[in-house]
Parts: sequence; C-alpha cells; structure tokens
Amino acid sequence: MLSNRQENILKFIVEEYIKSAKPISSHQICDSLDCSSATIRNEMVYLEELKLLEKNHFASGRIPSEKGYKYYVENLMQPKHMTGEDMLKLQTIFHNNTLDLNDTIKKSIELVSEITNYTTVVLGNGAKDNRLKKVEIVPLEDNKILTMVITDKGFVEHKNLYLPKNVSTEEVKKTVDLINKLVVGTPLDEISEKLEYSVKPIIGKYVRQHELIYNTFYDAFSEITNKENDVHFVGRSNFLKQPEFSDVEKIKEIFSKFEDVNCIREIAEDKNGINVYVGSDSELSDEVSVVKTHYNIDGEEGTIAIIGPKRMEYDRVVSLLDYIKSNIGGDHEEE
Amino acid sequence: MLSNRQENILKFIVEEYIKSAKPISSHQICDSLDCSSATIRNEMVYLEELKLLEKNHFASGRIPSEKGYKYYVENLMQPKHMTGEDMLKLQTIFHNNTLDLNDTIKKSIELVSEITNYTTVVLGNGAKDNRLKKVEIVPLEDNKILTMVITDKGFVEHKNLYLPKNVSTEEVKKTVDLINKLVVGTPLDEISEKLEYSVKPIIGKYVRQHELIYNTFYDAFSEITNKENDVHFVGRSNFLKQPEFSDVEKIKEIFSKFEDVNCIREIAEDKNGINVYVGSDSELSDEVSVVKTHYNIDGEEGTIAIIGPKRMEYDRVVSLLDYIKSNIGGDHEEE
DNA sequence: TTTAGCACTTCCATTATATGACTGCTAAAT
DNA sequence: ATTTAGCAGTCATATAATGGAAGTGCTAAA
Repeated sequence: MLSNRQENILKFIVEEYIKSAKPISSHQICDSLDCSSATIRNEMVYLEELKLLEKNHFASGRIPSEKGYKYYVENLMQPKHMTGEDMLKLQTIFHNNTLDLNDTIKKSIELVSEITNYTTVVLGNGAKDNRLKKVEIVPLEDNKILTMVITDKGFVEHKNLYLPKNVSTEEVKKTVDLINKLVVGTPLDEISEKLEYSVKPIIGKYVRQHELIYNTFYDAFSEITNKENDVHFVGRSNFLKQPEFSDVEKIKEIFSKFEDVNCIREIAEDKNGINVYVGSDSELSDEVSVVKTHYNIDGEEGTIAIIGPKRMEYDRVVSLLDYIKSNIGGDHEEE
Repeated sequence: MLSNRQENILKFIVEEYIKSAKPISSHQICDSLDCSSATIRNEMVYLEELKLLEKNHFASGRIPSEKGYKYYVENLMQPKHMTGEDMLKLQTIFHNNTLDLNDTIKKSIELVSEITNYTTVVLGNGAKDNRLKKVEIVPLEDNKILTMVITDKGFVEHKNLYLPKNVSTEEVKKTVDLINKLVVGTPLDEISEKLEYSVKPIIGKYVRQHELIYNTFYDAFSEITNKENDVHFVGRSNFLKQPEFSDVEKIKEIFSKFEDVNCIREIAEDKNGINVYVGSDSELSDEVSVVKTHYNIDGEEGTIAIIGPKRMEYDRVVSLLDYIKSNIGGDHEEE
C-alpha cells in the first residue's frame, strides 16, 4: 500500500515523463510536494523496490516502469476534460447525417490521430457472423459479369467474372438463382460447406462450365468471410515523431507488426469499457501501449484502438475514446 | 560522348554501389578493367566533371549521381533474366483463374515487394470515367437500407442508410427508380450536376424526407467519383531495411509522403512502356526512385509502380515489371 | 597513354578529459 | 521518528586529441 505522498510522487513522475520524455530527478519534484529532494529520494528508493519506478543508470532520474504506468492508469489518473476545440471538431463529424456508422468512426479516428499524434485503428467485426442476404449479377459489356455477394448486415463483396466465349450469361444466372434459392440465410462461415453438398451437385448437371462459375462464387464467399479490408489504420508514421523511437531498429520492429494484418487483427476484443494495455500487455510490442474499446451499435460491432508509446497521454486518450464511444451510433435513433 | 572504358567504369560503379551501398574506389575497379588504379582515377575525374559521379568528401570513393543513374538506366543497363523461382511464383498467380484482374495485380505486386524488398503500389484508374450502370437498394433489418451505386465497368460503392421512423422504404424506392430512369449512362463526373437539375426538383415534390435520401445518394456518388480505396500499397516498411535510410529524419520524410494519398495518387501516369524516374524526377522525394508502367486491359486502366531507394536494382525491377505487364489480363482471352 | 609513387585530405574509431546531473548515504536538525 | 543538508560517488555526454585507414590528386617516369 502506498502512502499519499508516494502516490503523488509516482503521479508526478508519470505525468512529467509523459510530457518531457526525460528521466525525472528528485529536485524537479520537491517544489510541488513541499519537501526536500532528499525526502523524495528516500521515497523513490521505496517505489523502486516495488518496481514501480526504474533508473536508466546509477545516477539518472527515475522513469516509470510498466507496472508504474499500470498503477497510474488504474489508481491515479484523473479524467482529462476535453478542449472545446477538440469537441467541436468531433461534433461536426457526429452531426453529419449522410455518414453511415463506419464512415463516422473512420473520420473520428482520423481526427484523433491528427490531434494526438498517435496511431489509430478501427477493426470492424468483419462479416464472419453475417448471413447471406442474396447473390446478384450485373452483366456488363462484352463477356464481363459483375458478381455480388450481399449479407444481411449490409456487407458487399464484388468480383468481376470473365466468361469464356462458349458460356452464356444464362448459365451464370442459373447458378445465381440456385444459390439464392438454396443458401440464402446461411451464416457465412457455413456457406462453403453448404455450397459443396447442396449447390455443386446440382449445377454440375445443369450448368455448362460450372467449374469456373462455381469457383468464382466460392472464392467470393471465402473472401467476404475473412474480409481483410475491414481494418482502417491511420497515422502509422506518427510513431516516428516520438523521441523514444529515434532508433530505426525500434521503428522496424513496430512497423513490421503494423504490416502484418494478422497481428493487427488480434487487437480486436470484446470487452466492456475503455481498456488500457501497457507494454507487454498490448501483445503488439513491449514498447507500445494500446487503449481500446469495443462497440456494438445495432449489431454492427468492432474495436476502436489508439496505439502510442508507453509514454502516452493516457488521460487524454481515454477521454477522447470515451467521448467517441458515447456519441457514435446514437444519431439516427434520435431524429 | 563517353568512351567505352568510361562507360564500363560508370557501369561498374553503379552496379557495385547498388550492391554494397558503399563508395567505390579506383582500386576496386582496376582488376575487372585490366588497367591501373591511376588510370581509373583519371577517368573518374572526367566522369565527375560531367556530373555523372559524385564524392562524399575529398578522399572518398565515388558514388553515382542522379544523372549517373539515369545514364546507366538509359544506356548501360542490360535486361536481367529472371530466376526460375521468381517466374514460377508469378505464374501460379497468373494461372489462378478465379482471380479477377485487380486481384491478380495485387497478388503480383505483393510478391514483388516480398522478393525485392522494395515498396510497391497499384493505382487503379478509379471510377472517374465510368458511367452509371444502375442504383440499387436492398432493405435490411429494421430501418436500415443498403444502397448501392454500380458503374458500367463494375465498380460498386455501398452505403448504409438509416431511415427515420416516419419514412418508408417506398420513398427510397421511388428515388432509386427515378435515378435509374433519369441518369443511368451518365459519366460519373457529370452525375452531381444532373442530379441537381433533373432529379432533385422532382423528388422534392413526391418523396417525403427527400433531403436525407437525396443527400445519401449524392454522397455515395461523390465518393465513388473520387474513389480513394483504389490504391493498393505494399511493403512501406521495406524502406527501413535500406542502409541509406538508417536516419529517422529521412524515413519521416518518405513516410509522410506515403501517408498522403494525394501524393501517392500523383504516381499514376499514362505512358507507354516501363518508365524509370530517378530521385527528383520521381516527384516523391529526391531520395527515391520509381519504376512504373501503365496498363489498360479491356478498358480497366491503372499504374503499377515499384518504389525503392535510388540505389535500386533497376535491371531486376524493370524485368519483373515487364514480365508482370505482359502476363496480366491475357488469361481470360485465351481459354 | 599509362603507371608508379608519394603527399595530402578526410573519415573513423579510440582514448582522454572535463563537466554536469543525480543518487545514496550519513549525520545533524526538527 | 522524520526530514533535511551536505558530500562523495557514479554515470552520461560533450569536446578535443590522436593515430590509423582509405582513397584521391598530382607529378614524373615508363
């Protein structure tokens, strides 16, 4: 259990280090706590024993450890009131009613990335738990046909199909009708299976060149099921602005994670509230922190995350995310 | 005009510098050219006078100047035959006939980025010169409606519309029918105008809540017109692997360009053949080169570009791009 | 024309040195 | 029992000095 003064010291160090990125000395603290630097030093020794603080070398000031950041976030951090300017900017996004939910969220995080200089990402839940609404084709010029897969939640995947000369659009139409008759309403992750045993045997008999047509739809379905595009990632290069990433090796590590979609996907989570993951808890890299939240608006789900250095303005970021979360999606209900 | 020997020296320096990233000394050259280092030095002075070579400091070896690279690319470079392995990997992409043109190109450049460690980008021509094929709606659960704009070349833009309680799907249907009747076939960049003077006045009379509905379509049209998503950008972080970018400031410059979509869009061009832009010619940064080509397969147009340091393996990259260009899009014709 | 040889320039890694910033500890003060 | 002043000790950082190493430019001879 920490004393009041110990907590104040820890709070001071965390907040000051977040601002300056430089180790904090006992002298910097004593003014605001009204005691001498020696007293602070004694307390710092204790905080270091608890592994809440660290030193770079023998005679350096202290910096917060991962545990120290966590203690700060959980016990010491106070919500930071947002500036009027930031609120105003966000409000103009929320009140634009031609934006649908996805666009609203995207615009919001783009703004957040810009004003905070952190990296932001939205991970839509994808279409994996959607059901097939319908399949459709639109014949275009020549032998080109636009094929579309539409889900009940409004996802659309399209693909161009180039018909060989000896196959008519009618054959594709037959396939589409069959799919619409047999598999509409099926959850996407069960579609492949259902196609194989209920559709394939039939079109094998009635449709010429069924292989190509069937495969096209089969592929469109698997693509929409693992839909990757549902990751909106903004402000990656903001990391370059942070002094702790002035070393190219560190940047390399972070960026290679950023380029790995699977790695980014793991950011998604389904938990209540705003959650803060510091360093190794972030699962991305020991050097970054992630603040994220899950949303579910009328069945459209996803995760919004803000990624920054461990030395991140947690109070500000949490407030921003909280504000965004409580404002998205409410709009079309009220009017 | 350069003598034969001078050209050989320039070629040697460019190729060796591309490999090693270190300035090339006269001693390194004399073995392969069968003369003494002093002779080489005399020639190097001449090449430097012509601004084909540069020095970092008085007693450093020579490195190619921008002009030197250009001379190399235009006069000295020999096409590099591709390895069987690279060809094989590309062939498996080309021969997968469930991939449509866009997917084929994307997969190809992903592979190129991986094997060369450069950055690659495909810029589709977007939908700006397309014409409206049709507009469609699919009512989903509750008051949610999926709206789709489809163009004659197979572009699809969709958007969810949340209907206020007092507006029925019928009203949207009326709007859609009207748009389909009046503006189908119009080039996208003229659509806004046509909507304003031919559709808006009519729905103003017959459709309730026409403002919201009209605006949704209006927005969908402007989005598809400036479609941004048509940029597929791979391997940005490969730049971090290049020794000349071990300085964070340089990385910052490049990456801020990479994050600026408008900047990336300018890479698009409509020229024959494979074109090489070195340094300042690249319009991206003095520190990078761009090798790009334009494609037009049955009206689907775009640009494929490979971005790397000036010290780029031009011969290899040009061969790769050439191979890709001559293989994409041919497939569905032949079978 | 080419080459050998040498003086010269610049970079780079190493070492030495001084300085400044802090801490830890001890002993005195409260 | 706390708190504080003071001082010795430790480490980083900046600067300068030093001695190669690498490689050129020039000159004079081949």
